[in-house]
Amino acid sequence: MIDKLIDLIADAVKDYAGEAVLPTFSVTVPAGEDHGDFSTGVAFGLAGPLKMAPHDIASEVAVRMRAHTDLIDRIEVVKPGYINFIMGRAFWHGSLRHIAERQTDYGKSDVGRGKKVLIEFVSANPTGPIHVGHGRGAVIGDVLARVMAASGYEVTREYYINDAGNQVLSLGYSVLNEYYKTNNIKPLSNTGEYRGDYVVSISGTLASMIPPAEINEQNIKRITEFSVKSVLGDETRALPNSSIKEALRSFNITFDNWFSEKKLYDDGSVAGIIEELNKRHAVKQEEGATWFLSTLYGDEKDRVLKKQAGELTYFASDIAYHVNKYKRGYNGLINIWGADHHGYLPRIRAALTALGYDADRLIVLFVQMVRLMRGDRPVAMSKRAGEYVTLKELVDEVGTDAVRFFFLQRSHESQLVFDIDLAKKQSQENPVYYVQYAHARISSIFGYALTKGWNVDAIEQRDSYVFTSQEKRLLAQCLIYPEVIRDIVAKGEPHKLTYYLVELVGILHRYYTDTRVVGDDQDTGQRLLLMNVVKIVLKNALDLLGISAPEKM
RNA sequence: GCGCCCGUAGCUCAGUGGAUAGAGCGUCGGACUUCGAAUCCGCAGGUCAUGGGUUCAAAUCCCAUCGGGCGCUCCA
Repeated sequence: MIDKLIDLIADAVKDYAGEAVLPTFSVTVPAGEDHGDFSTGVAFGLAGPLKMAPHDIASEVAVRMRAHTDLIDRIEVVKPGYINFIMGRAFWHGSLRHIAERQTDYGKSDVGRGKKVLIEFVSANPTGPIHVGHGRGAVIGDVLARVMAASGYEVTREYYINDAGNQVLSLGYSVLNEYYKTNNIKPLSNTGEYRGDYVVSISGTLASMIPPAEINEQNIKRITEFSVKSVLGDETRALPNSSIKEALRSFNITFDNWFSEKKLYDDGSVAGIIEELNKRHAVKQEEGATWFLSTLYGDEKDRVLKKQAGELTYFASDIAYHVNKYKRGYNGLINIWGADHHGYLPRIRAALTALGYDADRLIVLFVQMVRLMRGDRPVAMSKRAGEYVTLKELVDEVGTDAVRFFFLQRSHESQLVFDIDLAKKQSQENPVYYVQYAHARISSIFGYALTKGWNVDAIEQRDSYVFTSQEKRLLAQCLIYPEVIRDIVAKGEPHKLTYYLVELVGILHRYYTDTRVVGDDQDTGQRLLLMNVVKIVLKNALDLLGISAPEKM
């Protein structure tokens, strides 16, 4: 319905100034009540090209709209150059009908037009349980995936497993040494760098997988593989409750694809990439190592692909991984990375460009750090020392819905302080309950209404009903929901959805305290229909956030 | 030193060219014999880090400075 208003404005602008100067503009719900039901600032965008005062332009546009306005009661041009709209009854009733008819589809669109998009996120090294910082990236990637899927994109969610190289090998040694220690065997010189309960758990189940006689350094590869599987959750005996997959599952996050780095070595992809770069004269040999000339493509310095010692770098396999993504035919690639990987992007872009791929199709969202506190005490985070708060622990303490909501209230590019004590204390008053309560409350109203003979599904909408200003405000907020979704997709900022919900729910709760919904009058039915529409929006939005919409709480 | 992000209410954070700068938590004070008080209403709290500039209009854009975080590995 808002689209109609936008079209009307656009037509008037074209009529007045021509299509060429039509700026991108939006329609907003203004803060004050005396600024109309909806408002637009198109005139500001036209002021530059037309070299006129915004207010004069707004007047001209408004005049051209007054001709065809069966949906609009009044148009006002105000102060610096706003055009405010006071909508008519037909508009409100049409809107109500529109949302009610679309139901679970309300807010969905096809702006993606079936474009294939790959979202890679979390991708934490399988060397230990995932922690709180990963959780933040996980929710951001997950919600972005949900929102884009609802907007007509064909989304694949992928987790890249770094199961090759020194890090996982070090895990293997850590487990082996733990095994030696508990069985009083003389330890090796390579003790591995990971400590923690999970290392003990894995070593405890090692003998059930590998015959004790074969548990030694000669079989470090097998031990490593077993350890990685345990950490990931593919081998459930060792860490049934704290594996990466279990932590993500309990955090309501799923993946379509778990992509193995090791596979890229095994099938020759990594070697092939170096060969291909070599063919394109983007490689040099120096000091016994093989370098990619990334400075030719805008990076600060050249990067090593193959070390002096002969082993390939993580960078080399990462190029292969990204090339693999392109080859799988995705139009859009989105990576959610920790902000500490910021300096890594130029070299990946350089490599993709050198290999003839369009690096602009790769978008990276950098998620800033999470600093953990317990009250005023910072919590030390050291994965290697086994000293950290895992995502699973946090979710068990605070709850999936609350943690997800909390992470989604912050912009991904702001660092945030997560006070565990506060989060636990707040779990009673967490904003997420504010939102969920609204949903439960409407359900409860419906239950009560039913005892009074009002069945929401059987009520007929009466177009003669005149909405109160609060009711119009409520409807207006429901009507901008699709705009919010569109905005999130365009800017990659899923946190806007929680803010939207808090605002919507605030209007609802205020309305509820001021207005008796289920009364003795015939208008009861019309109010119930409005509640139904709010409930639809709440449900749809909470679904996109991966947060439950309870009927009771 | 260079690059990226940040600096907004006591705390945690929204707002990133436009109408009186917002929310949650925290303080204090009010509202349930009637649809859910996990709610609502009110009070208090701001030189939007600082200084300059651009603009009809700046928390928002540009420059400088100060402060904080991260990165600048033949680590991943």
